[in-house]
Amino acid sequence: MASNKIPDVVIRRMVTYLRILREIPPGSKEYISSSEMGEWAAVNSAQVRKDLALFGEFGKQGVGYPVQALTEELVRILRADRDIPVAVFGIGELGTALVRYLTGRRRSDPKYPFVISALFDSDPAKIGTNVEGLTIELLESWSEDKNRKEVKIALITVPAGAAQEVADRAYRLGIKGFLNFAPTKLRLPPDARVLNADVTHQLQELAYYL
Amino acid sequence: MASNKIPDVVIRRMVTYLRILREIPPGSKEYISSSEMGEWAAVNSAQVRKDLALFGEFGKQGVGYPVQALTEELVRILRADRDIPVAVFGIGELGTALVRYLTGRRRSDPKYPFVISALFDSDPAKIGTNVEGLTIELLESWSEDKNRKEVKIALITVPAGAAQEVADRAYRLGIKGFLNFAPTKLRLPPDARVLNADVTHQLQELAYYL
DNA sequence: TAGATTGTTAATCGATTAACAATC
DNA sequence: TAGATTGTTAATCGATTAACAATC
Repeated sequence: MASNKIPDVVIRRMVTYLRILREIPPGSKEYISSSEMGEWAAVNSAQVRKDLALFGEFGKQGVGYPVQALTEELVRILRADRDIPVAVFGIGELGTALVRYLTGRRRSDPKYPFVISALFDSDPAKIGTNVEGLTIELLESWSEDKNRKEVKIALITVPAGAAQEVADRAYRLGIKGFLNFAPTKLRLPPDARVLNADVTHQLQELAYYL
Repeated sequence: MASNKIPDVVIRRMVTYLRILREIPPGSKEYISSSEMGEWAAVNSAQVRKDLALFGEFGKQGVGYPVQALTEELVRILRADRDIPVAVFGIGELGTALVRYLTGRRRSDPKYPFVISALFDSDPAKIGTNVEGLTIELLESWSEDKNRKEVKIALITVPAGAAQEVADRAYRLGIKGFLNFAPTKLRLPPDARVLNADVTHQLQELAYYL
């Protein structure tokens, strides 16, 4: 089991496998083969088997993987079975939209694990106002005592110039997972996990292929 | 030059190199070494040299890479020197935010290459209304004659269930680059380029490491 | 049993890093 | 020139794919 050092790329595919399993109409099929999963995920069937085998033996020879049981395993492995509090830093256009989108997802599906639990901004005009029932706070006012160490993931939606400072601060308060929408490479200690979601960067990648 | 088959991962790094070069205060330094660029991009210096060498010989031994000239080369290679029209499919919470964000970027920096040029939705109540001066249209009303083949990139911000159909339609109208925010794997012909930007997927990846 | 598919080992492929001659 | 850094080849590393015995 998860004997450490699972490559990042495997985790990314595991999330895809879980999504695929969840798209199967309940009760429609008891087993799914590695080749069928591979087809949906656009990866080789050996890849699927090897990825899953990193975490345990979930399949049955000659039959495939039990949909229900495998789904539960992946949910457990990927921590999709518990609420995960998320703080949003920078409540501008994009930050607001993400808050609305994520609270909406959660509202329509109580099993959706990500819960927006705090909003931060540096604009005095915004402090104290509400988005989706959450009050926007000044980052500086966030202290460890206020039972906030439970926040696990930061959405960084501040301007590029402020991103590093905000991330440093969030890290010091115990956050280890960062989804960074700002066009900056965040420099954080090795136990922090940063995923880049900078739209301009992605558009520029696409532009190369035109 | 670009003798085809440059790995995707190299293009991603090239975009990062360009961002780094642009962050250098103009006139502050004439040359930059591969190790300095590597430090900022968090990659090995040999990697930087090898990546750049795929496109030409831009450096000077013993000195480094000329900041100004290299910037211009990367701008050219990555097509950041021309306007690139983008259409947004699905003008909900997230779609609206992206339209506002991108038009704002463009307004404050006329050299920002991405121009939102069309908005589509399927909700009759939205058709004809305006976002940032652009009128929301019904996807079905989009035909090739209307001088729209120029649109190069699609932002897919429709719900998961509609994403594939919308992408198929966009592809048939000539769009080859897709930035997909819907939680679905798009299946498109091999000459299409799809980048995934599904926030839930990314959050779930981060959750594994908690 | 016969057919199918897993789990895993071996082979291949590709990407990263080290090393160094060329040269500014 | 002496020192530094490129461009590139060779070595390493890691990830993907093929192949197949085990077995349901």
